[in-house]
Amino acid sequence: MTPGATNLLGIIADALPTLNKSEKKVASVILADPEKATQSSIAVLAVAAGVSEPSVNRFCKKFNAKGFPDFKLKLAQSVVSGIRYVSQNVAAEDDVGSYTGKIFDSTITNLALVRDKLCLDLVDRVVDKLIQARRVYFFGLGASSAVAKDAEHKFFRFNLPVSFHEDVLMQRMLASAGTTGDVFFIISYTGRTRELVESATLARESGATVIGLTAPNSPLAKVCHLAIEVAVPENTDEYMPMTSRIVHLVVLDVLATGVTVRRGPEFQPYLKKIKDSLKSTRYATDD
Amino acid sequence: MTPGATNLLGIIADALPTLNKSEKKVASVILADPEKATQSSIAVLAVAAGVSEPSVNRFCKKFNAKGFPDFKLKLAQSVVSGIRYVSQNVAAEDDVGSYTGKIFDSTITNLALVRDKLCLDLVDRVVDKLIQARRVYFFGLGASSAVAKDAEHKFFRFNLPVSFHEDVLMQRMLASAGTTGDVFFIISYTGRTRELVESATLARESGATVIGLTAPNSPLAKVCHLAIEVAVPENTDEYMPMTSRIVHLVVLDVLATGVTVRRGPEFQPYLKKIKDSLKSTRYATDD
DNA sequence: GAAAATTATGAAATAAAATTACATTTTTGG
DNA sequence: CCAAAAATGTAATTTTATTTCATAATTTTC
Repeated sequence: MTPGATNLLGIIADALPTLNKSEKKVASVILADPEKATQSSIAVLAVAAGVSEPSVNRFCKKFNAKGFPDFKLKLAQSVVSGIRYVSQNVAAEDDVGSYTGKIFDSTITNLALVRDKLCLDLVDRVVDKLIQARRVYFFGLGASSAVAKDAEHKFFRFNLPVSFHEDVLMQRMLASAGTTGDVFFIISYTGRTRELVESATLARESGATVIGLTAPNSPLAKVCHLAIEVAVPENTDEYMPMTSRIVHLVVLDVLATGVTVRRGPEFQPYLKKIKDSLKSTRYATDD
Repeated sequence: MTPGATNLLGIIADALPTLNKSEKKVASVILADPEKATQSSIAVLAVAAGVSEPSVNRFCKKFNAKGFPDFKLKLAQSVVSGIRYVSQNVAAEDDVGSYTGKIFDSTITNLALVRDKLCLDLVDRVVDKLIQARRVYFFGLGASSAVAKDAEHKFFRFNLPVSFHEDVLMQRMLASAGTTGDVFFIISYTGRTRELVESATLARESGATVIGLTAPNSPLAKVCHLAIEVAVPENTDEYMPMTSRIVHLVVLDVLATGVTVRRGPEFQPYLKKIKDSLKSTRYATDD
């Protein structure tokens, strides 16, 4: 898992290559079924791994635990956080349970990955730009079009002057007409969609601020003033859906939250007003 | 903590009035500093509570633990989720790092929660319906509109006859005109949006199959033939964006994958064709 | 309101689990 | 191939948890 992972399972997975023979045995038994490991005694675990009890004990101390019980405690907490490190690709012979688990797990894993890697300073700067913007345009195509649409909805609720465009011609026209104070927020998983890169370039030339949510070192990232670069491993497998969309949505959640937090509490009444306006469209709750 | 809490700390807090003298002592010591309790031995905890060791042990067994170590394990897990739960909401004084972490963590936690609760049998049945459908309509409004749009995009890639509608009038017309073989897939976080519930009712009356992705026991869920009920805790806090969207998207990923897996490998060439058709719109990769 | 029954609690013994000290084996580098 | 270092295991020790049983507190019943 990610280098610098904060959770024990991730740390163990990271350290795997640096461990010696018996430690590797212990690690793989734990990684294979962390939950079971938390419920085993040191003796049981030692037998399962085919090593002696002191080896297990030494293993625990290596990972900054006071001893085996303390290690189990930390492991149990790590298990709770929901991250399982054994996600593989979906296979043709998978049953419902398998592919459901795999998809959830890989989504969760990727989120955890990005959480640990996201540049906070950059988030802060993007939030700055969004707050100062006279107007924000969200552009996306294909799968990212739904992401951009979601962003529009969310930021509108947070009372930012936003709009969303999935029409390539509209995107070009708006980009060309951009001025200082306009922010173009361009979302693309690959960062290689020609139309979007061109719109970004136009927007930049017209003096607007261009922000990208995209792949590291992609053509799009290079054109942007600020690029939030999200590296989600490519899907080697045709079955596996793109988790990048999800990660992008969560990053946008973070940005929206950043905007709201920065604005402070005097902004709260506005949010309530929007929420209340939706009430009449709903059936009352039972209780 | 809420009554009926699933987490150990909540359960203990709930049970407090029903406990006898020494059990109360133990409970209050644990509740006062759960984290410390997880790191204490039974002897230390007994002294801290002013009771004997067997009393502590009995206390643990009362809460469905095998013994003291097992209890500590569960407590440790409860502390993690509890702390997350308590500090989950974004506060006005949070800095970038805090709110970023909180949003990622709560998203991850909710995904893990739903992963473990999702009814696999239901997923299987919904996949069945989707495969057999003559036509699938995705309906959503507000935040769920972007989710429905994403679903259209994804299922279209998987060559299902799908369309997405966010126009209430279109939704009503299509629902009224539905026939056997049509599937109406209606997405709503609350399950209480009047327009969607009405469309669902119309669709059902016209003989089509109605599938919902929504809240448990909501009006919408009741109208549907099949309802995938996703319980994501309400955000009490105005700052926090809805994680339900994310969970819905992942559930739709699961369904799309189910459809593809069920169709088997002879369907693969089609997926490749779609993928290839997008190539010419992109800049070549560097490597 | 006192005796019996029930329940709660703790002391001590027992059992289980984890840790340590040290011996043996394996690996590494000359 | 040998010596030094590292890794691993055996067995003793220590720590920790659990059970048993006796005692104390509480409740119930007449």
